[in-house]
Amino acid sequence: MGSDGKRVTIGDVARRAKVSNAAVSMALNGRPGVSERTRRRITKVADELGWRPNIHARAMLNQRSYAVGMVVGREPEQLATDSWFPVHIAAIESVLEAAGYVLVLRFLGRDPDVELDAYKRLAGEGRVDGFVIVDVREGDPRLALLAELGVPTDWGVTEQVYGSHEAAIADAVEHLAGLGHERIAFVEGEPDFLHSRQRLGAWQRAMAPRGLDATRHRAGGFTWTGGATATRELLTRRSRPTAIMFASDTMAIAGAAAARALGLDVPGDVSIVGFDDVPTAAFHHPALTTVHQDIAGAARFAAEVLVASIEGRPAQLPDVEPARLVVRDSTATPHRQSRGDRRT
Amino acid sequence: MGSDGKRVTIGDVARRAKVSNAAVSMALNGRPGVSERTRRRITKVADELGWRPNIHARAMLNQRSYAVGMVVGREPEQLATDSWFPVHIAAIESVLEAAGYVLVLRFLGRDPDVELDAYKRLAGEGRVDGFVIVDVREGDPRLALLAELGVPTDWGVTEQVYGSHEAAIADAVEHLAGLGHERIAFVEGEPDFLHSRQRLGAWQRAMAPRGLDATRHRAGGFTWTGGATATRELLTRRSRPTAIMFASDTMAIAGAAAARALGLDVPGDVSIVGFDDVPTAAFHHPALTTVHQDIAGAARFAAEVLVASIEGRPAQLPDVEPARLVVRDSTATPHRQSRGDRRT
DNA sequence: CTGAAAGCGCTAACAA
DNA sequence: TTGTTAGCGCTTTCAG
Repeated sequence: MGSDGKRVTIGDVARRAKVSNAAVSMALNGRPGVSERTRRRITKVADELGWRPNIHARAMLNQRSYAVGMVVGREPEQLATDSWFPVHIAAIESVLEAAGYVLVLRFLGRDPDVELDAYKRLAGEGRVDGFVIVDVREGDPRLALLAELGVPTDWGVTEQVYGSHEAAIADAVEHLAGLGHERIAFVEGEPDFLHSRQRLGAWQRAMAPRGLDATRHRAGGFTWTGGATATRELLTRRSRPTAIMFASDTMAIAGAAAARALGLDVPGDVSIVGFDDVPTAAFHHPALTTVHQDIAGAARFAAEVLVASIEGRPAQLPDVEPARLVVRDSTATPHRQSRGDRRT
Repeated sequence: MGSDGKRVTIGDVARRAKVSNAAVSMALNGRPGVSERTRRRITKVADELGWRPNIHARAMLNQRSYAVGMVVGREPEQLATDSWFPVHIAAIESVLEAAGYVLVLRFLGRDPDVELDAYKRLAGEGRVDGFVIVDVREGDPRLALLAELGVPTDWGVTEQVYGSHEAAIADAVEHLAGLGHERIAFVEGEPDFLHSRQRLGAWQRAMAPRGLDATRHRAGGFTWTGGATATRELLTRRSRPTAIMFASDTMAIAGAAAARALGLDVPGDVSIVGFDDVPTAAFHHPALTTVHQDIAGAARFAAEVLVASIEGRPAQLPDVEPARLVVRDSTATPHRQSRGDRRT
């Protein structure tokens, strides 16, 4: 059957079906110009031969490659401990797949020049029709570049979708304050990343009006070790916080481990609040109180905006769950706060 | 500068430099036929205009798309808790990047028909020149398909590289036996996956010659919950194992948590051995004894084999560290084995 | 309803 | 050394 190594072209199908190339093209693209009978015959022959339209020929004609690029400028370690990435990609893919696009992935370190060059190449070679943007930074140089290149992106969409984070983070502060916590700290991720700043900002904006001190914060870089280090620093200061909120579950879980290593009980001595609600959050001990966010939904939203923008049609926006606080067992009344320092 | 939305073609460069299209092509591809002086002029003009060769035009000529496909047929959850994926991709990418290829990623669920169709499409459309294979299964239908399609792959390379797992797993069994363990269980991953079978097989082959019973094993599906469930089942049997080996760190960490939830101490009541040595393995409490494997090295190896095969040149094989047992704190002498069952 | 021809951007052969 | 031409596979005119 079909292709034993050699490429099947439209000419092969035409010859076998005894029609012209144009007839095959029309028949298989569902345009008028061929009778229903011949269309069926052509379709049958094409199937037998296993013919598929060559994407490059099509791309040259339509000036479109039916591919979307994603350039990831994080170190692999930063992704390795973060379950956001596969969920995000899988969701993006489901939208692209349905729309007939593929994902071209480029993975590089954190060198901004290399990163910008990757965008230029992918777009300049005509390899992709648009970009999915991740990890938007403060004053991000990609914004200007992509605007200049005139390539569609989902720029700003994520921020828009993640608007509900503000309220959920305020809920978390409210939850802790309601339990009686007064010294609440925050471990942010990567200060450069806009979404990290937003979470820190949301925390600060929630703390101030309640008369709570919003100066206890540290950067944890969204990594396991960064989260543990930041936690250790916060917990060994003179006026130790009784609760710590984190900009990611990864850091929160590492932080809980770090607290226990200092001889502190979670949540007895220190309450922990994560962010993301990763699949394992509920299974850790104690089960993690965290902010659930709809990563897949947000990714589908972004992908749909991008594809619609490429095709110049209105977007069919999918629902995205707003972020919400999920209270589990890692937060409690700070009943041991009067104790000296170590337990055991 | 350069491209303000419009596409720059070779003709634009030729016109501006007052030479023919062919001259530009020769100049920029470093072939003879143009004087050094005009070559420099052409290069300068091309840079000014921001010209890049259109990949599709090039692809049609060379019958090559300079892209490699990777079809992932796992559920996102299975990847979300597994840090193997980003490390693998990042390493593949580094090799492809250097060779001038890009990665086309397709992410689907576990429907074999959908999966095979994805390969057919990607190859049939000429979208990719070869495939990176992941998660080879017993009697994998992709083998026949890809052979028939005649598309280069890295089939079998991973198994070859991972050959050293056998010895490392034997070392782990030896380590446990040396500590005095006699009832050693194994939690495998996905029985379908060849690499999962290999690990189980290696364990069985290591147990038998030492006169140890190799019937205590369960499938954990490489997931957090699967690992926890399998562990619970093993630990609530009448003759409870004093040590459990896992086919992945994810399952091992979940298993340790499950053991603690049953009131058992790790490693006091049960020793735990993981597999992978994920970045967080050392930071868990207790730090995980595990088999370290060089995921990035193996991925680079596979990518290089694939690219060399596409280009019909001998491969420049990179070094791959053999797998090795890393002893940390989750394994110990089974000193509490005489105790009844629960601790307080 | 069907066939022939042009052209997307590029490169490899030519001829000048 | 340079310019011209053909053609990769496909779709879209325009004649037939």
